[in-house]
Amino acid sequence: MKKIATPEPETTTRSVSIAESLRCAILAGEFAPGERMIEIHLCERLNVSRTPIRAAFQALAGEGLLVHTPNKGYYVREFSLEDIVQAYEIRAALEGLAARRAAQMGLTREQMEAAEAALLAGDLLVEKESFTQEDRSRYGQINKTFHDVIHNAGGSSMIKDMLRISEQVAPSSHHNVIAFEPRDVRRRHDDHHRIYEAILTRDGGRAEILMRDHVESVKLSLIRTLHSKPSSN
Amino acid sequence: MKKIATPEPETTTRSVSIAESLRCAILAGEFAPGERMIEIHLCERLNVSRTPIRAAFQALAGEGLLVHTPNKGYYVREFSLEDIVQAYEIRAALEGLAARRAAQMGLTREQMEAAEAALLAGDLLVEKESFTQEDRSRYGQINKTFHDVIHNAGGSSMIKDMLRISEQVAPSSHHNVIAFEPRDVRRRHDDHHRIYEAILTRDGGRAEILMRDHVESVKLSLIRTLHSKPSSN
DNA sequence: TCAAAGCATTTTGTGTACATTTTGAAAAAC
DNA sequence: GTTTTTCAAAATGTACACAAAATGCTTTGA
Repeated sequence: MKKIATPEPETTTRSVSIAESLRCAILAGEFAPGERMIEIHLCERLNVSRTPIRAAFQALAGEGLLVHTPNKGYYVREFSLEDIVQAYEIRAALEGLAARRAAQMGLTREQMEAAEAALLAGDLLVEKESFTQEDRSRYGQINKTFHDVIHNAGGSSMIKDMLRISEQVAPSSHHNVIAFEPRDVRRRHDDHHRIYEAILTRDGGRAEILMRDHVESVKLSLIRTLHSKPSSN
Repeated sequence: MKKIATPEPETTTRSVSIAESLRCAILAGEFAPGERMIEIHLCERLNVSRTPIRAAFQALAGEGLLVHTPNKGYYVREFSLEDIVQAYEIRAALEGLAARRAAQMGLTREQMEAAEAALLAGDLLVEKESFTQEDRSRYGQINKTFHDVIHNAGGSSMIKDMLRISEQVAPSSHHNVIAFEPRDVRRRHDDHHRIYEAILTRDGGRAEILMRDHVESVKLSLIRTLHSKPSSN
């Protein structure tokens, strides 16, 4: 066996790649919540038989993006406002757990570098008076990097799996109206600094509390936004 | 056809019922962790074609009981000790969340009755000097009832889904050596009383803390047991 | 006009054949 | 004797055909 330079054989199947693109399409909103996913339609669009389509549907149902009813088929999962609020509560609990574990176990050199780079990039972005759409998506990236470092440091694969599911709830919904005002973003970025500090000082309890409140605050601002303009549905 | 008495059409498919029995079989330990699940073997055993078997495998993979590797097949998921410990931590976080929500939202009449029946049944059981195997399984039932009431009162379907997954980790593992000594059971049962009290008085914070510690204590006793006799694999 | 029944269409569920990949062991090379 | 290569058997991936169920529309009846 030579295969030294290729840790991954890169062998994938149609089912897997179809599942990937369908996931992206659903998260991008190309299918409406509650919409029925009809196998044959996708067969024609993707030029494959029903078999890999079904496999992809089943995989996505396992991730919670589709729901299956026997003899009726697969539907894009609908999330109620209540579902989204609860997803944030779950995230708060799980991310808090991951932060505590990250503090207890410590970060590797690479993880520290990645987190600090994300913090620095955020510092620069946050100084701006107002945000363009690009700034917002850039902040989303920075935010994701920071949280990912903590998940990898403190999260088991199980925590990461569950976080992935609960993170998919909000984006896949049309209720997704997160506050991106400079004031909110600055506050959340400041949270990141404090959380990182708590992790560096190995203060697991503080890291957990800060992270929980950090995620809960997004939930609260979501609720506030919806109360002020409930007709945005 | 009148079908007045059947609110559910009861229409299921082979895939679904195969998934159910496979789930039970895996949880009962009829398949070894890490074992490869070969489609054709089950086809012969169950007298169906590969198609519904594959569907069942994919469903169970979504639940986390099997893992899939493209072009290689499905394997019974192996849980390391670390996984089990983390599953308890996740459960602690999620059950704590459910308890807090149950306290905040309150219980229905039926939920109160079910919880109080479970508490009373536990009171009677706990008085015994020593436990038979039957007592233990009975306590397991009582325990499940109590927790289920709280999940239903405070948990969204998402919390319940995630709890179901994290609850499957320990039973499906051969590391499952939970302490069932009378002393441990009495303490855990006393926890239930306090948790219920906190929920009745609508003290969400206290309910959460108590529930978290309640679940964490099982984790700790697991760790303690394994340290005292680490050769049990 | 409206409701119910019947029927054709559509869609999902299952079986099966074939293609592709993996696997494991025998054979060959060193 | 050990390692590598080769190759057949086995297992998974995919396509397709048919069966069973659901859906929607037309027709029928009051």
